[in-house]
Amino acid sequence: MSKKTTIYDIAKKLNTTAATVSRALNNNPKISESTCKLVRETAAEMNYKPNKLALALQSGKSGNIGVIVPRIDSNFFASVIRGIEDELYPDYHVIICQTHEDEKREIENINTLLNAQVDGILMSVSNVTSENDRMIKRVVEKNVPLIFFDRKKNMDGVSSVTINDYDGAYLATKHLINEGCTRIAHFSGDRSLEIFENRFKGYKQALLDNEIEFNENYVFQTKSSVEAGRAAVEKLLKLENPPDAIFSSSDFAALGAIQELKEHGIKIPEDFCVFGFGNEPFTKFMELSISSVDQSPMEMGEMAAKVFLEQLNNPKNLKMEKKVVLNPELHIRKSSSRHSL
Amino acid sequence: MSKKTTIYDIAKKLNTTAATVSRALNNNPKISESTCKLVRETAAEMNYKPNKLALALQSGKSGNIGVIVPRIDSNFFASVIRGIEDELYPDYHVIICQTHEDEKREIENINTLLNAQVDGILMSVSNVTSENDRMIKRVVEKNVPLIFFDRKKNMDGVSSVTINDYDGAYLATKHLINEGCTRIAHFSGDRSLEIFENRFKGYKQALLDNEIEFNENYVFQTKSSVEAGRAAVEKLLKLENPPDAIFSSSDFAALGAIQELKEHGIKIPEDFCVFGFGNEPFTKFMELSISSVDQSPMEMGEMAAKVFLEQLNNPKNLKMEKKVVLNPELHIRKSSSRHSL
DNA sequence: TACGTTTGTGTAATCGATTGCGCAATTTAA
DNA sequence: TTAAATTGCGCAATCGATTACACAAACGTA
Repeated sequence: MSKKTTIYDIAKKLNTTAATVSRALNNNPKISESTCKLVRETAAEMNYKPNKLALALQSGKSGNIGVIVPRIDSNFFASVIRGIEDELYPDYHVIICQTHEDEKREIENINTLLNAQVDGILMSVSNVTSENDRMIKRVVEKNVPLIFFDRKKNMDGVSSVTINDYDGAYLATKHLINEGCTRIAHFSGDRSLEIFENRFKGYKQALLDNEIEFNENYVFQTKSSVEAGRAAVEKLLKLENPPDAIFSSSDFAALGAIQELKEHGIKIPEDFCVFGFGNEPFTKFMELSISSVDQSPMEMGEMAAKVFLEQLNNPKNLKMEKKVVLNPELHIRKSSSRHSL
Repeated sequence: MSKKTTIYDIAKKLNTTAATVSRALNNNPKISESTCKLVRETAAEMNYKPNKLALALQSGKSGNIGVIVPRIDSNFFASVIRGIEDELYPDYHVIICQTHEDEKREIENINTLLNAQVDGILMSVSNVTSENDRMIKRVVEKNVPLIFFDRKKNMDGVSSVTINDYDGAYLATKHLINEGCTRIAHFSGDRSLEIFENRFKGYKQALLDNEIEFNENYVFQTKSSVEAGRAAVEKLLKLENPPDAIFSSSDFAALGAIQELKEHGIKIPEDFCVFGFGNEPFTKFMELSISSVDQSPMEMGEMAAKVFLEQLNNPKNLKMEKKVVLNPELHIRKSSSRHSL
């Protein structure tokens, strides 16, 4: 069992001091070339690896950044994290925390990450309670770089990377209109979160811009699940004047909708068009592939990481606030293609 | 900007020393109750949080564990990681590393994690080169707990958590036989990796046990992709005596196979049955849902984490080697159900 | 009164690195 | 030959915690 080599071990072997070894290894110009070389060789021989913990304690930089997401086993967040990791490797390590959409857990996570002395926090917000707000503000006060991605919060001095949910929704709705749909329903998700509110607004505006009346009965705040989609469709079909299309803020709800519509014998896309959001892998795998708005998660992760790096190089007294908005991309598939593909 | 409070700050305020503060906070019985209480109150007032880096350096335990996976944006690995994180929270933090199936990156990752002084490494092996083997052995020599999950390697003193790939394959193949299939092909993946070799063996044995001749021409080492599945089917259909079923080691290849078969006008499951492996979310979403072997990724992650914890409590001189094998579970769906569901 | 215990705190070393300051030895300039 | 400047390296503090050891005060006991 090989004990770890430290600079002291090297110093002892060379009859010198740790200071010299440290300087030699760091290419300090005050050290003669001969000693420098000797130290480096001995270090290699003894298989010396610097102890990052010691370095971290000394410098105050841990080399870790924390990423807080609702959960990791969703294609979207996993891809974002991949983007972050790819961008930061090998300078920073990514520490993952999941909130499971639980406000307490979100607070705990922030706390633990701060204690662990992370050099920055990248998070997708789950909760909008004031307690969480306070906690998040503490991060900013401590001058720990904080960046929101996807689910952001409007907060002074905090940068964010999001996609243009409004545009995505607008374009998707517009597409449905172009396909000849006139009674377009919307599954909106929890609109207290900005992203869902923005999608709703984009949807609504697209209707208005095309002289289609907005109908409140067509809007449901569904959860992002197959079951929620099915349940909402059931209600929609009972309306006096049922819709002929759905723009869903969730691919899962869109899938549920399609399943339910089929069971009612409704033909897609001939009689009914469906558009999802998120571009989950399954949407393109279905025989009846589902149209969806892509959120470029990898790119989002990369951008978030880049913004973090920028923020690091920023003078501390200077508050930097950068809002990056990525363009969504429509993936038009069978579920909404009445014409040709 | 609130500077961080240290035990020295607390000591100064109370006109005592850091040692006393430290002891008081750690409930050391040698400290009088009055001082203890006073210290705790002051600590709370000053919003003291212990610096984990200092603790880590002192104790030699970082409180981080490294997880190395081929990639994180796959449902399987993301779910495993979720299991790990859930099990270890909040005692340990998970640091993610991706190899992208690249051997150099795998070596780098191990190195970085060791330098970062992680308290353990949980990995799913990508590569079988001797260079990687050597690196992995170094981890064991350093007495850093190492646990393989899913893709393991046979190595002395290393524990592992896997599923019984052999059984999974055997049962899936058996099921196809029960459905009346007699010419069963196999997409095997890279058989230099244990998991794929074991699946192949299970497949083969099931054939033999049921008096079906094993046909080498029916076996393809496909990649785990839709395209690979399609390509393999194309070749299979050109055979003199084409198969009437496929057991695929990859859900993605199975999906590709189904797509290709359909384009050839072959009816599933009537004329041809397909069984996948991995139980990716999309398999159950398809209209023609795909039968698949579930690998219980969450459970696998949890188990791996548990084994890690056990290993920690193990006396260092005692080599512990635990091999946990989870039972796979068949999810039988339309793609292989000729009878009823 | 004197001595041994117990109790509660302080001193200082330690974990493994970095770095300002000081001091020899050497080189350069006068 | 002597003073000044440069070069190369060692000493010791620092980052923020823990902990073995020492030691004084308070106590009990003979």
